[in-house]
Amino acid sequence: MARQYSKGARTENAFREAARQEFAARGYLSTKVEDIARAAGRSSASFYNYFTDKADVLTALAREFHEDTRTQIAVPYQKGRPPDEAVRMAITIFWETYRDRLGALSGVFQASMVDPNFLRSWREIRRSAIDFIALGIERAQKDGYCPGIDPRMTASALSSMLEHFCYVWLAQGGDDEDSLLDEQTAIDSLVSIWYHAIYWKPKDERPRAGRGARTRSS
Amino acid sequence: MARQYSKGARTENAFREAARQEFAARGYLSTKVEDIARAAGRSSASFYNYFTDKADVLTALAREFHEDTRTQIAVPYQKGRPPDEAVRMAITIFWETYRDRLGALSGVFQASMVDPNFLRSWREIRRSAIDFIALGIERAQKDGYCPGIDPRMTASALSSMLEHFCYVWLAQGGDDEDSLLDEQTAIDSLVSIWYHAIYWKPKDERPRAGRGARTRSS
Amino acid sequence: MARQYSKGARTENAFREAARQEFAARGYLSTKVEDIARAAGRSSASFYNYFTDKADVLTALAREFHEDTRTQIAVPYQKGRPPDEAVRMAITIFWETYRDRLGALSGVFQASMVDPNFLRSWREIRRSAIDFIALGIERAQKDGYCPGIDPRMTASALSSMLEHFCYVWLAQGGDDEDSLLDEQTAIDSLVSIWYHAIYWKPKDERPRAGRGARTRSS
Amino acid sequence: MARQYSKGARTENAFREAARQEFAARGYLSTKVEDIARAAGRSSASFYNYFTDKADVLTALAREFHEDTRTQIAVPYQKGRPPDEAVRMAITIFWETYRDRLGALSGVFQASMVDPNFLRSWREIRRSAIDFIALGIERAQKDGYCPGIDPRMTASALSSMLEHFCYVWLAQGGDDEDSLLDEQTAIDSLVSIWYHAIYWKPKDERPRAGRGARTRSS
DNA sequence: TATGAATGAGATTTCATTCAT
DNA sequence: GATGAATGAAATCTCATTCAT
Repeated sequence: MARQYSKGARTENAFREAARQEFAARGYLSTKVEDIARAAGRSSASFYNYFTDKADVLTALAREFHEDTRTQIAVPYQKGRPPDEAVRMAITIFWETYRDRLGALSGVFQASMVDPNFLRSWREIRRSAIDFIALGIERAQKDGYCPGIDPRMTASALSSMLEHFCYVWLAQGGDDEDSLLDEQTAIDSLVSIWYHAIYWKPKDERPRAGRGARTRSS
Repeated sequence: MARQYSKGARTENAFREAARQEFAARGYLSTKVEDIARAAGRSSASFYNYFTDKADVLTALAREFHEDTRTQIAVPYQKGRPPDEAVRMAITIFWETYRDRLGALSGVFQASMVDPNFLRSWREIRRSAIDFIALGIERAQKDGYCPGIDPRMTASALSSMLEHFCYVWLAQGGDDEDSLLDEQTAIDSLVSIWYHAIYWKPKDERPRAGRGARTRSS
Repeated sequence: MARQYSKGARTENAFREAARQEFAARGYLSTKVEDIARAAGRSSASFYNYFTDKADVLTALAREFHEDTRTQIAVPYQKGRPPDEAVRMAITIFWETYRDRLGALSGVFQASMVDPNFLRSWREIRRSAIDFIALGIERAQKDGYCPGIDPRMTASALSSMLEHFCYVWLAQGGDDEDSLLDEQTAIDSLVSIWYHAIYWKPKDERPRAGRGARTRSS
Repeated sequence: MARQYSKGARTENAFREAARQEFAARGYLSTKVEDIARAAGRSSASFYNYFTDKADVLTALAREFHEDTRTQIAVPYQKGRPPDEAVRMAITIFWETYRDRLGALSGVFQASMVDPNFLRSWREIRRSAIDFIALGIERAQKDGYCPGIDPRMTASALSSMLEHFCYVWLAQGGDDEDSLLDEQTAIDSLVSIWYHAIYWKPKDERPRAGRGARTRSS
């Protein structure tokens, strides 16, 4: 296997892999090019033969992420699956993706705080998630569920939940210094929220969600 | 107003205010002490007469935030308010707090990515939010709502949603480069999700939240 | 007593005293103007009403030292005292002076390492000590003691011993982290060296001090 | 010569050498990292590739000094040399060492005034000198010389003389602005003092060294 | 006089990035 | 391609000193 790649390709790969690891372990912002090089067992000068920047590897990881994910995400709703199962599948996929791509995702997220280019990049990533979620909501609405809610905004909120919950538990180590992660409970909680947030039908009057009074102050 | 404070107190305030603004505008990580000083119309040397660090102002802002918020947060659930109203109030308060304290909150959040001290600090802030949410869930469960869900995990997820949604829309400028913020819709969406995520009762079998299969891979 | 001095004079005195203490305690180089001011219970701005510099107070202390000492030092050899007693007296005086004037002396010494002006000042202080010692040697030589040695060079060496031994034990806390100072033994040792270094008469040939071969290398 | 060392090793050496020179010329305290770099013909950023600190180069110089000296110092007293010759040899060695290692020695000395770590370091250097001197005194005492004196205290005093005399003449440029150094006379003077301070035998009563009256005040 | 406050001028240090081999 | 080595450019922080009140 290693034989069919050129020396250069293997080195590039080593850097990519090292970046993934380092970004996941210490976060993109705290990772120095030097750290990546050390983890790759290469010199940091060599790094610049393959990438222009720390930002550049991250971009590569993000692209990689994109390509790998685009296909998966479509799956859940495809076949006439019952909605709760679909939700569970979608969330599980997301969770696992985040976990497996921790370096890329939390990296892009962190980078977006400092570098406007990555804000754009980050938004792209989000957008595909949001689009997907919004689509699900619109379908549900056609079936009479959750009438009146704004699909995109709701999708944005659910996406925020997903992303951040994953970030907190997978990248930041949880709510507490010593909190242990029970993946099953975590996913169950997300699923429950998500499912009930969408698959409800109005009984009579309430809830009046969507008719809030003006916010208090400017 | 200005007259009853000493010159020093006013300067400290100017720095604090400037920090708030700068943190909110360009983010904590991108803000240099020099930037704060310039925004405060003072020299950066002067800054160090009042704070030891960029981290130090942020800590001050965070403390300020804490003190101001602790009281407000208790309000919504106090009087026998109908749950949907309580939810709306709570979220509105959170939203407005985040908006008004953008510098402090997004600052602490960003700092937590790079500085372990702030990770602790950030968790504290989160914890009080989560505690509060979890309490609401437990109360609801006593009334027969949302049986079987894990209150803390669910609270953690809802809190993630709140925080991150606020961060995205208030600090990051929304989902899109040109997305305009409709605060009312934003809050409505949050309220709807939140409300339905908690105030549901099982009809028959489904949904089977809490009984998920094992996740696919390690 | 305090009444006959003007407010200003008392303040100046407070600074002077504070400087003495601080210089003695933490060394001239490590003392900040701020430290002096704090010790004097005054503001550091006020300091500059009385002195132009940290160097300036030190100069004042040095002058003070000079004036106070000039008289004392002449005493020992005045009356036809036996030499060993005279030596003991001289050394005791020096030791006590150093101890009591620690701030000024170690201060000037330290300052001389960084500021050429103080090198001059320090040399002046040394010179009077050396002159005095050299004089004693010349007298001894007239009485047939220690023929052939260079009085000024020898005086320079003895003065070095005195100064540095005092510095080590009084300012630096001794040879060891936990060395306790036995003042009597300290003085006895100095006296013995000094006395025997000068009050010897050649028996036959040896010692051939003063006729050393060339030093080994350049 | 230059060829058998790697570029890095040569650079490190250049810095070391430059530091030695600068410390010797302007004193450790007045030397900036920038100065060392300039003297080494390198950038100051480069300096930090080899040393963590200005203190770090000094430590390196001190270690170098230690290693080189430990061997030499034992020589003088080895073979049944007459004491005056041994004394002359020992002092000559010390003098030459100080002269050749001026940067390291005066550097550590100056640093010890400001940095507690170097005080420790300095004391170590002193200790080996003092140990060595004290040993000589004890031997002399076994031969009936200088009974009653405290070997370590006397050694401490003689060491002070040596160090400080060397410092004054080699680092500080002598007693006077324009004093010319006659190395031979300098060494002769030290030798004479040292020799007579130790190699004396009591005739009758006097001198009463070691029986001094209490010092005057606390 | 006294002082709270402000600041200019530096020194240290870090790191991404380049370059010669 | 690879890398040891070098560095420009920045940011942080400290302190002596000044100034307005």
